[in-house]
Amino acid sequence: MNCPPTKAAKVRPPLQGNPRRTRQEHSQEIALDYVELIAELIATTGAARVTNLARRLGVTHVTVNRTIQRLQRGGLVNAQPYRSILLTEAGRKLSEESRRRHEIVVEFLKSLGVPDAVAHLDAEGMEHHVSRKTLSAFVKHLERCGRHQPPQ
Amino acid sequence: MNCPPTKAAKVRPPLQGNPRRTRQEHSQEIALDYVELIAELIATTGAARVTNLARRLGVTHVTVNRTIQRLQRGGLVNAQPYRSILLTEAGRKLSEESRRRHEIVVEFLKSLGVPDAVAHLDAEGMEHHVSRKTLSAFVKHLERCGRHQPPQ
DNA sequence: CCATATTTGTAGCCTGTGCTACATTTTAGC
DNA sequence: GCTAAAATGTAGCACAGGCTACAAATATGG
Ligand SMILES: [Mn+2]
Ligand SMILES: [Mn+2]
Ligand SMILES: [Mn+2]
Ligand SMILES: [Mn+2]
Repeated sequence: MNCPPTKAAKVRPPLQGNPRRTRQEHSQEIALDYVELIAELIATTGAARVTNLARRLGVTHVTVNRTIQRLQRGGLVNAQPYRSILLTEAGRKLSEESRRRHEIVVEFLKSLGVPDAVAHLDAEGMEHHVSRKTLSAFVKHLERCGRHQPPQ
Repeated sequence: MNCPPTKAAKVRPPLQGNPRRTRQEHSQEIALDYVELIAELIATTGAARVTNLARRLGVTHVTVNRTIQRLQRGGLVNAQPYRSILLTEAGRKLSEESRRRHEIVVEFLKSLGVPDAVAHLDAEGMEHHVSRKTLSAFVKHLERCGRHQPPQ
């Protein structure tokens, strides 16, 4: 017992809540894209398989596996080996918020005259940085312009 | 000579252009924030010191150091130990593009009625996902609304 | 049913972004 | 000029997100 710390492990306070800032934000962006896509795959094809996710996300199935493990630790998905991935209640909720935000951003960009393809591409990234207030400004603008009923 | 590969190093083709997709994008976002801030610090205070960057970015000076090393490898900055960080020509160019994009996004959000503080926060993230086409749609909208002359 | 194709899982590597601890260099004050 | 404070650098750790190679399980076609 009483293993001597291997040198640099010193004191190291418990790292209160993950690395901060950008790193965490980026990790969260990826989580949202996953739950959103899982929900979509389940809705349209009945199942969310690792291979499908990988193809759609443009990464290998290995990357998907590791991310799914992380999402499971975070309580967003429920996965068993060789089975379709399921969303937890929290995951479902998050996916719906994400989807709504995503659609609003896309419609908003289109209403500005941005071509559809570009709107979809840009929305994929922008959606993660649009706060509640900005989102409602987008909705208000859509209403003013009478373009497409804002989703929800 | 002829060191035997340590086991898993096998063939490993040269990995054509870095890990792909999101990871790279995120890394690029951070690079843009750095060059933008370096330019701003030089413009307003005459120098970009590690400690200033750290404070402004909300990270430790260690993180800043490592990132600066990466930017130097990438040819965006020119840094010598214990000296203010300088931008290369490429870095300056990039910082100007970033700054312009940043300002347009902020003005655009404000023109929608988003409160200043929120506009700045959201722009900090959104700016990295606004394509050329979307940016010009923002500019066009600003012109239509006659709000502030669009930067540049 | 069984052989083969496909899908999924796992081991182990790299890089980037974060950190603490500690060493070194510069800068400021006296 | 010299000491103390501040700034900068470095070692080494954690973890997320990439990957290739290979192993195991599941699906599919005959
Ligand atoms: Mn997205
Ligand atoms: Mn982003
Ligand atoms: Mn930014
Ligand atoms: Mn910016």
